[in-house]
Amino acid sequence: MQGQGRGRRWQRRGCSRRAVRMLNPTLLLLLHHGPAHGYTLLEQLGEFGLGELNPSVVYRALRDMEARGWVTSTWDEEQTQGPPRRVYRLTALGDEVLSWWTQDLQETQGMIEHFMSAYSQHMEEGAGEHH
Amino acid sequence: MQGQGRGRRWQRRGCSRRAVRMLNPTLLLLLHHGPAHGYTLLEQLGEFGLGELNPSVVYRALRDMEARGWVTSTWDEEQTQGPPRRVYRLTALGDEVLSWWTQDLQETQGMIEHFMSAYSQHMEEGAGEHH
DNA sequence: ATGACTATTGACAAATTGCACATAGTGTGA
DNA sequence: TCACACTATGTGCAATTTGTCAATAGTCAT
Repeated sequence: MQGQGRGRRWQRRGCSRRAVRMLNPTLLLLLHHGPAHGYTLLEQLGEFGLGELNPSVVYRALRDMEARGWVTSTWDEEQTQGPPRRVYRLTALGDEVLSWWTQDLQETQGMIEHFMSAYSQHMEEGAGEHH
Repeated sequence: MQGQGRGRRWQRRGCSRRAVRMLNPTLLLLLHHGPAHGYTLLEQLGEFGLGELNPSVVYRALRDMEARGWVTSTWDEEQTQGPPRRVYRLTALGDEVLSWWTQDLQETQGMIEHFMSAYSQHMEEGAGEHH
């Protein structure tokens, strides 16, 4: 007798959803630095506030990016402790996409700033003539 | 023979997805200013970069927020040109949620800043030793 | 050969989003 | 009074996205 299908969850998962939005641009950025294994990238994500992401999500993102031609992958010859690893490399297209994402994030930043300034303005003015 | 189910679309819909993320906080912010009709809110969203949203999406968001107790609605008595309109009002809970969202957006802003500084650092340093 | 750790993948349920259409009242001109 | 346009809101469903859990697979130490 109350919003069931939708809502409730996404207050809990809000952070995660934000993380997923940041995931692709961040992976591209890391790969812009140089080729890397999925597992390595997975560890580096922590710095960007994207720890806590389920590995499946990250590997899936990488494969999806490959399907779109933003990155390519090959199996690493050197063998380490464990099964073979993929090495991902940024493509020229991926490079373009990265700058596209950067612009997109800048726009987002602008929207948030607009929101924030409206918010603090409300707070300064009468804080309580509503509801 | 290529990422079908996933991807392709969300490059097109990226903006829209961002808009949907901003929708709830923005509606709460607008209602923080004072009670309003869905239709009115719909028009005000343009200022926040949320024009182009399908009305259904906005009305749905309002009803969802009501189901969670963030807002309440009553039918407006005054009759205008058209069917009766709902007036939405922020609740005390909605007020709390608004400040929660504000914090969340601030965190997001922090993440974007981190991303941006890493990006411009890469650009300054050697811009081409990769791929 | 058992267990622990490194790596990557698959499959499916649950949640979200887009979109097209449905409903409804009011005013206007023919 | 019928058709039409405009104001408001709501429903339903397909398509997409996300979360989760388990599967596969190799290496190393006991």
